[in-house]
Amino acid sequence: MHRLDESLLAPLPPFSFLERPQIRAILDRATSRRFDEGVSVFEEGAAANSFYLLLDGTIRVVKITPDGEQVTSLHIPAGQLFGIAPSLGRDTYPATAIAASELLTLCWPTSLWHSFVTDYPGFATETYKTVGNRVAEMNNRIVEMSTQHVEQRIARALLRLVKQSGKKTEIGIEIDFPITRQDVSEMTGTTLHTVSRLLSAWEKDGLVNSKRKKIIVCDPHRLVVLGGA
Amino acid sequence: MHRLDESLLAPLPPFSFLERPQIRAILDRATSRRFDEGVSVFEEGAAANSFYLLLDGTIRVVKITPDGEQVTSLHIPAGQLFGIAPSLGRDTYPATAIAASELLTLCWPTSLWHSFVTDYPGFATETYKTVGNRVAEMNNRIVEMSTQHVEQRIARALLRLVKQSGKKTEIGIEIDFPITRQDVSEMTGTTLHTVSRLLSAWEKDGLVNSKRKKIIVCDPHRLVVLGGA
DNA sequence: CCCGAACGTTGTTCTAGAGCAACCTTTGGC
DNA sequence: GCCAAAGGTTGCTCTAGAACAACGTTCGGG
Repeated sequence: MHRLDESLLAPLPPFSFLERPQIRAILDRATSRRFDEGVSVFEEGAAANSFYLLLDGTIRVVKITPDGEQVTSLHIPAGQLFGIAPSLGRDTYPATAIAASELLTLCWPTSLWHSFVTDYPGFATETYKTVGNRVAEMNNRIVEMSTQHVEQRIARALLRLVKQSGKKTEIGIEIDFPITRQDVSEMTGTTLHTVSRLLSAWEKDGLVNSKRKKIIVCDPHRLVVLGGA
Repeated sequence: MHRLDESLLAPLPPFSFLERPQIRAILDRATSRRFDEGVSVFEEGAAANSFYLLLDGTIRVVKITPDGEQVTSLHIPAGQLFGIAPSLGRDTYPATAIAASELLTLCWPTSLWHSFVTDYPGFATETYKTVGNRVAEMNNRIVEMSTQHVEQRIARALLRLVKQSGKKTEIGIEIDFPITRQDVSEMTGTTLHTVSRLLSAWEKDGLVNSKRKKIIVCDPHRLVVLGGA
């Protein structure tokens, strides 16, 4: 394992208040791990032995129902902590984390959580801000699912992804990881058929441009309107 | 304001690790407040100036959409903290808290939050466990809304309420606060009409017994089956 | 005791979107 | 270069449940 550079962590919120030696200490206790696309980092219900920092790639957080259906709760972009069950007093992961693209992560044993929180100023508060944002996002999901139609939910889902993991291209903003119709349907509680139809319609209208496993949003503004101003 | 007794707080999770003098200190800094049914304790988006402990009654946590629709995210039973926005680094309440019944609360200025966390062992961890449970509940809501039919969602919603705020009676377990069809529909993302129809049907089947603003679950087991084993 | 508002019921209509089905397209492994 | 698997499209049917509507019932305040 080669030595990681401090500049990797220094700009990230949970570590932004720390001095170089502290970051060094954190890095020295980290294990670096790679995951292939589609592989799961941990499974719902498993003992929460580690927590992670996502260095590169995107995580899809899913729940699997007793009858095998998948529901995507959240996407986590690079630069954020994940698998931080201990922060909410859980000793087991509440959901499964799947690599939406190839991943690069750092990983610490959960036993270190407590010392991170006490030893490193700002770590706890910044981490809880992240948790707060995720909770807020989940809350929005609930409101959307209760009040909005499929078209609006899908529009918003795409906008959220674009905002979080968008990459500028000439023709629009591209979602920066492979994503299928099925994936979108699992984010919005619909079927891949409905997503496919909508995306086709939007493509005809020049709103989006999508290929196999790729979605580019060309006209975010009109999509916002569709999502319900 | 009359002096509150330490035994009020001692058994509650966030305070269960504390000595009497510490609890005394906490109580001495608390303000006790009453709220009538239907009144809101705080509103979404307002500055989070206080955090609360619910001594008696039930809180309905709602979000209101731009076009005036209400969505209930959560119910909070007596004995729990609420309005704890600061725990997730927010300076504004993420939702509105409405008194589902007459309420009795204790209330502290948010400025004390930090000292509670640092001065009182177990306070932080126990509080975050509560947050964790609420997040888990929200997660379940999302999964339910994505995969289950209205009948199952309503069945589960009732079971959740009964588990959380149930009071035994001769004919079954009663939900311990006034609750209308409309309320149930706002919890499940449906209409009061659909809820009314279902409740009528269930009543005929002897599953529930409901009057105006009252719901008694007579056969929880069969309701579990309906909710999807 | 009366009246109006809040709450609840029930019937009918209508449609969004699921379900089913068939087929096309891309891709990567051998 | 072929072919099987994964992903995507599109048409048709059918139904859960929303929307609309009209009418009961309970309750609390003056």
